[in-house]
Amino acid sequence: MSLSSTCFTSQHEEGEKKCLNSELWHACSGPLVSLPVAGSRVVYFPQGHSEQVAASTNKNVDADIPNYPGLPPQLICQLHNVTMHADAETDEVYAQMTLQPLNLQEQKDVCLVPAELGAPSKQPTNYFCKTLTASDTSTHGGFSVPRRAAEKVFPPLDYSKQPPAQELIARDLHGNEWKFRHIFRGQPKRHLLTTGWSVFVSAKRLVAGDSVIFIWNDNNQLFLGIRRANRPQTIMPSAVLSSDTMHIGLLAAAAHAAATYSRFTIFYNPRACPSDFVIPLAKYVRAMYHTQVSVGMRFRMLFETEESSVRRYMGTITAISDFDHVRWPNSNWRSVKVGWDESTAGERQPRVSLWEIEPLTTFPMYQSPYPMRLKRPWPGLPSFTGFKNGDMGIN
Amino acid sequence: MSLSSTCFTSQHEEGEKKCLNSELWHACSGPLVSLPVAGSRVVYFPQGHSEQVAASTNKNVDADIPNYPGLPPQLICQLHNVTMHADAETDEVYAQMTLQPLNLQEQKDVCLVPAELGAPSKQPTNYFCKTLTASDTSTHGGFSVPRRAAEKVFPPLDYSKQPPAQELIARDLHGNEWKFRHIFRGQPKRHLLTTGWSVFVSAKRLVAGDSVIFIWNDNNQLFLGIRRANRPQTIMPSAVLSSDTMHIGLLAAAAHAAATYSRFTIFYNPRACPSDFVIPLAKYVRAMYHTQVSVGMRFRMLFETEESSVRRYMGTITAISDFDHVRWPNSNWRSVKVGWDESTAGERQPRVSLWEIEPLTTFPMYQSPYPMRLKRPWPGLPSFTGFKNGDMGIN
DNA sequence: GTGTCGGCCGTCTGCCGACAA
DNA sequence: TTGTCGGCAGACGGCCGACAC
Repeated sequence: MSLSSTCFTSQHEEGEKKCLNSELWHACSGPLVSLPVAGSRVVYFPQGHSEQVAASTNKNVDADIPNYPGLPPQLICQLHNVTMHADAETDEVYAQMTLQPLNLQEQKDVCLVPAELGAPSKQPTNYFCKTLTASDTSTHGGFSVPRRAAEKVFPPLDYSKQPPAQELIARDLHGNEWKFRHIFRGQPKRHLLTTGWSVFVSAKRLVAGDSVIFIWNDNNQLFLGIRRANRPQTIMPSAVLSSDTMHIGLLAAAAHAAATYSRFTIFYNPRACPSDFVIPLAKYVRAMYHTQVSVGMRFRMLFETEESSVRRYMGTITAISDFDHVRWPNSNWRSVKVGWDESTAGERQPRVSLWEIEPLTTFPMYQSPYPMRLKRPWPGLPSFTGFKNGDMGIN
Repeated sequence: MSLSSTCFTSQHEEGEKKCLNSELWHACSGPLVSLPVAGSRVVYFPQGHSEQVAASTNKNVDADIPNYPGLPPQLICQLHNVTMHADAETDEVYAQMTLQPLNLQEQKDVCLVPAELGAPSKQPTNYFCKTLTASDTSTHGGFSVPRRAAEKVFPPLDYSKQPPAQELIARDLHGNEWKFRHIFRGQPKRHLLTTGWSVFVSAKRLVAGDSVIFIWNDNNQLFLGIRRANRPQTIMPSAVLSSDTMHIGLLAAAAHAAATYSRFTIFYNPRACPSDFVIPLAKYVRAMYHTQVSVGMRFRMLFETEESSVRRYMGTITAISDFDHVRWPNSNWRSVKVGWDESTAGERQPRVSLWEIEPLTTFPMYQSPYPMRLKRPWPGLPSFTGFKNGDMGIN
């Protein structure tokens, strides 16, 4: 089952029905985001969820937030439902997930479940992403389409006409139609979107630095998405709940669900979030129990570029320790302290989680008699003797 | 100490400093809203807070929300801090309050504390509120100022000039300046705001049906606020937390604060909120223990009119019972079921709280041997023998 | 190959009194 | 008294190629 080909029905909170294009959602989310598959088992990290709330409210976690001693740093959950959404006002993409913590018996049965690594995020093939210039967003003119992009994703123009032009119709995440006049003119010749463009810019409140994405899918449909630049303080604090109360809320909701093995609902905001906090169980198990890491080991990690593609950065593991040993002792969230080869002044986080990195096993490894943290039994799971290399079908 | 004359410093979440005009805040909040005074004692109703969250997220409380058995339906709190705020995007007014539940000893001492009824909301005297017409918001023209309003709140024009005109400078809730050309012209003559008006309309995204408020204060300063019409679904669900999680959050935050007698922070949104959920302790005590009500009794209650003034509606008490006897047994929140004389099809709520109404004691009362609910001791408070009519300085 | 500009035309903004509700 | 309209003048939107980086 692949999410990418599915058309989701979203009920969200008001009961409206919306058919959201999955390719477009993923294009807006970025190349590194992949959603776990509904029906699979995942690991949920309240600590990471807390980071998302902190990022969304521009507020660090205070010392006032109570601990939830009964709440483990990670919950193994059944993922019942995943739906993709986009904020009606801002087009911000997010996903809603319904999770249910496994009870003790189900946790024991985990070792019998076949691997569920989740389909990798299917990035669309025929698409382009352009960061808007001052001229693109000015009222004075239209949108200058990069030549290769226009030739790749737009329907071919009839070059026998002078000038060659056509009408493009593209749908956004909400299914709204946007019409543009696509023309090839000027000296030297270039592709431009003229009529209709400024309506789109003002409706979406785009400014120079934001990006637009055009997708030509396999059904010969044109889609259109936006990705706003990381403007500081774009998301203001809600006037509904204090950020402290929100933190308490997510912790209490998770603790309640964990205690009663009942369902709870979370929102995952890939653009606001520093790291995924709901990851496939198989990915977690592979990283934690089938990967040998130690201090001094070198690794690679994927990052998104400004042009919405990926590149790898190299680094070295400098320590393995709790990120927050007061609130979240023995948590595997961001337990790996790293140094980066290219020191672009703190641009990349100094702490990562084990499942985010690729250790370079081609290099001779340091002596490491034990797989990392095997001494620490998984909370709530009696043992992991059922796991051996290859048992989960992962290599 | 009156809030109305104080200039509050708001730290909110980002540490920005903002000086918010209290008169303007109250004018935007409406004539019925009065904030309790910082330093006084108040009663906080999680049930009412829950209603605000439900109204803000357009979602009713689900059956999934766990009960917090340790959380009483009302908390007597010390109010440490009250600050007025306005949403930077929408100008929506709200207040932030820091509450601290009283410990047992402090609750016993309550009867020794002098009355704190809170200064009544000081509505500005020199102000007007106009609901915008289609012409007012159209790009075709300016703003037509009602004659009496212009003569009352705007500085007088020099009628010797032809036409009489002046420049007005008004500040909004954020302290931003807006300049308008105020001119008296036309046949017949009328007051108009021309140049500058359309910039304001588009910046605030005003539409016909919204209202504007102009205030001329005692320091000869002009202020300007807006009150949006109650458009359905204006507030969309947040993409940060599910409404269930928010509900759990406010309950858990209150329960934690009540258990540890520690401070917690809430946001009060007077426009979103059906009823105040933080009320002065003295007002609560007077209503609960010094007012005799019974089924069949007639009462009056204040409501806001469309023109931002107040009027009284009359009604009859039809029952006294728990609003939600499963989740909030023995709660005084909306415990009075009423019928309204003017049946404008469910416009007014069928349930109110005792402190919201004025029983008509001038009418002969029904036989009622006991003050309402005196049989129910106040949770956490051993007795109320210290209270007698007049002891609190209330009449 | 593409970002920005000057030129130019057409539409819409926005100020006015007329008129009617 | 005030909401809406037609008339009109000027500002700005928006399409074009020139030009430079």
